[in-house]
Amino acid sequence: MIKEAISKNAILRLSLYLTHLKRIDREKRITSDQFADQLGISDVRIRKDFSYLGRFGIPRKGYRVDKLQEQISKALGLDRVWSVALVGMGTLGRFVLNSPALKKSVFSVRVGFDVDPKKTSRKIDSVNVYHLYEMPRIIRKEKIKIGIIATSTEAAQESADLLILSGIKAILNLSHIGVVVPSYVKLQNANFISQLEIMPYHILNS
Amino acid sequence: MIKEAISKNAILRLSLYLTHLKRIDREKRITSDQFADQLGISDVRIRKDFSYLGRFGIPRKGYRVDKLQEQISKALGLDRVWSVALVGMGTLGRFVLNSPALKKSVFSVRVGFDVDPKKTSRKIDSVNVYHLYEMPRIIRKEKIKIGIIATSTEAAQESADLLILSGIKAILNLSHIGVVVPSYVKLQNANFISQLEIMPYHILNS
DNA sequence: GAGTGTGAATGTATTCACAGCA
DNA sequence: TGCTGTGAATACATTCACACTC
Repeated sequence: MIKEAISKNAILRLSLYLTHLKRIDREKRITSDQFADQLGISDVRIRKDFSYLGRFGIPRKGYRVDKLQEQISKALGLDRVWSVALVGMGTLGRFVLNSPALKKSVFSVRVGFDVDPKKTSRKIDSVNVYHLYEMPRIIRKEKIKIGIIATSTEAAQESADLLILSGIKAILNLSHIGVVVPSYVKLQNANFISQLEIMPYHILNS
Repeated sequence: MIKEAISKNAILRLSLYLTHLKRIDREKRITSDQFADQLGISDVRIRKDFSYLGRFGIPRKGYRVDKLQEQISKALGLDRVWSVALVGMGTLGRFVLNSPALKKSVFSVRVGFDVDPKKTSRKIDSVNVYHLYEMPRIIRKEKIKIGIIATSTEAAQESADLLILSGIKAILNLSHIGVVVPSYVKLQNANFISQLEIMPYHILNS
């Protein structure tokens, strides 16, 4: 079982699989064909994605759900808790903080940051909130590796720069602007309007 | 100037370019190299993306910002207003509705849907909200082509099915679950937790 | 000469076709 | 025999190298 690098896109799909698997009885088995139907993805692609994790499918029977969950979690590093720093405690930040799906996830918002003195040096929704300039000190102390930017577009790049200065390794940018980061930092732009903006093209050219 | 199909990934980048261009003086010119620096993307890729839209760069001078905006908007169909249907008027739906970036965009939430009788048959944040079962009638009447799912995970698939039944062509799914749609419908999953879930892998394998 | 624009080469992801196993 | 697992083939995306133009 030689360890092959997992295809970049496969990572995202594996996390989707994991979410879906959690909604299936752990005791069950599932074939790649059934799984494909449930997710609207081709069965070959699913088998290939699973094969990155090893061989544990059984011909004519399929895969054990519990085994899949375990292997995917392990491969993606989702078998532990990850501390997260949240920058921007306005509407968006509060929304993220209180999102039920986040609370159920392996990600735990350990600390928040804002520039507004009214929001700093106190707890918001049970999270300690500090001023931006305290970021390097606190993030290093807490050894946090993941940051979420939930600021206005104006503050997004500065927040990213500070996060990177603080030793953050991955940034989820929810603001409606592209931020620039050095190549050793993983950046994911997740603004929903960008995703909306590709729709008209597909509608007009389908 | 033969019309070549725009590369799939290029669509998303073009929308990013457009957002960025709106923050630059319309009167200015910009070279692919400057643009590349500002966005953290290679200059060749940018020129190639622009070339899908025609040839309007000037050697030694670069591209006119206003011309770029115009051409990209036109190519992506973002030179007009698009009506959108919003399903789910809970915290997430309200957040989407009141997002400043959405209000500034070409997308206009024309109508909302929910199952909760307390939320239906009235206006919420100046949008008329109806019960789910009225969806086909209203969406067809309003000729809406784009739907946003902002429901709980439980209601997501049913919402998608109803949207499709109503003749919707593109769905932005903000719920934390994959929904399945026929191939003639463009689906975009935009849940931020899925995007967070790929981070640990990149951190552990960098 | 400093930029654009693009065919060719490379790299990456997906699908095909089928060998192998329970 | 119905499923998994995977090398080979194909499709798609990015980068390279350079011709071209202002």
